Amino acid sequence: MPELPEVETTRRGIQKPLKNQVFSKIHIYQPKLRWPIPNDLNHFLSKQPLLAVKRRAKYLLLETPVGQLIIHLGMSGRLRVLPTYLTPEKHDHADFIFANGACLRYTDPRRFGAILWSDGNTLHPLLQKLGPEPLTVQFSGDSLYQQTRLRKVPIKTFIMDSHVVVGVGNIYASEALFLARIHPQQQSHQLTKLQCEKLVAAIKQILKNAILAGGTTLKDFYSAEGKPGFFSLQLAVYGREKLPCVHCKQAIQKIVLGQRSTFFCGKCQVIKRGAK
DNA sequence: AAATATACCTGACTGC
DNA sequence: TGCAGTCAGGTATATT
Repeated sequence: MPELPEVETTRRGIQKPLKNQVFSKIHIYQPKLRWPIPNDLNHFLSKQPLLAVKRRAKYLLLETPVGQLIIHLGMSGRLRVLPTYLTPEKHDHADFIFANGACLRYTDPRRFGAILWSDGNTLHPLLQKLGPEPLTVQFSGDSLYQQTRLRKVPIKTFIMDSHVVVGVGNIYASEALFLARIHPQQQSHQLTKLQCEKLVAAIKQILKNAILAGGTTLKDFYSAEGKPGFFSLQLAVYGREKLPCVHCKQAIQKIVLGQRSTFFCGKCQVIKRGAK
């Protein structure tokens, strides 16, 4: 399930072989993703060079001189670079063929992902209301502290809100809160300044380490080169219900917050009341 | 307005 | 063996 590290891993895997290659032909096999794939992509992309592959939040942005192709992997999406075209299989929904013969293939069993087009004139609506990138200085303990004052939701729900900070999905939210020793149910407005600073540092560290490991492969994530991610070996709490905490040995607990599985150590992560 | 729930989708798994 | 039921999860959108 691609979170920011998986998307970043994918970005790097695509950029390397495809940068400056020229789009030739687009094949759409199944347009029904989260939103329909535009049927006029050939018109926009044909003969255009791929200038760069960028990323904003979990959106991949394939830049051309006339606009950008926006790709989101949803929950089960995957992009691969094939040296040459091969017959598509089940769940292969789109192929982007390049002039050198390479094929960028989009596969997505659950079809929660998206492939959209944005001309160069305006920022696409999906990208307009996003919070800061987690690995930039714009995301700081100070800014998080200010934002948490305004709302009263469990802190885990809060950091997974893309208006607050982008790229923190369900796995890394639990991991970051464990690293910062903050209880996932602590109300956002009750976090202390110090807790906010620890949490921001933890989120940055978790994401950086996960990117270094090539992402987390729980089941179905593979990079554009076909390699799994190895961060699952470093997961301290996610998926470890009833297993001993790596820090204190107490059994890890699983609860549901915002309809999402949440893992934490009840001994290491204790709710604190913030000074008002 | 903010908080919470729902919808979208399929594969893997569980229990009868 | 098969089938119904449950779960997983990103995020826009609907509902409370």
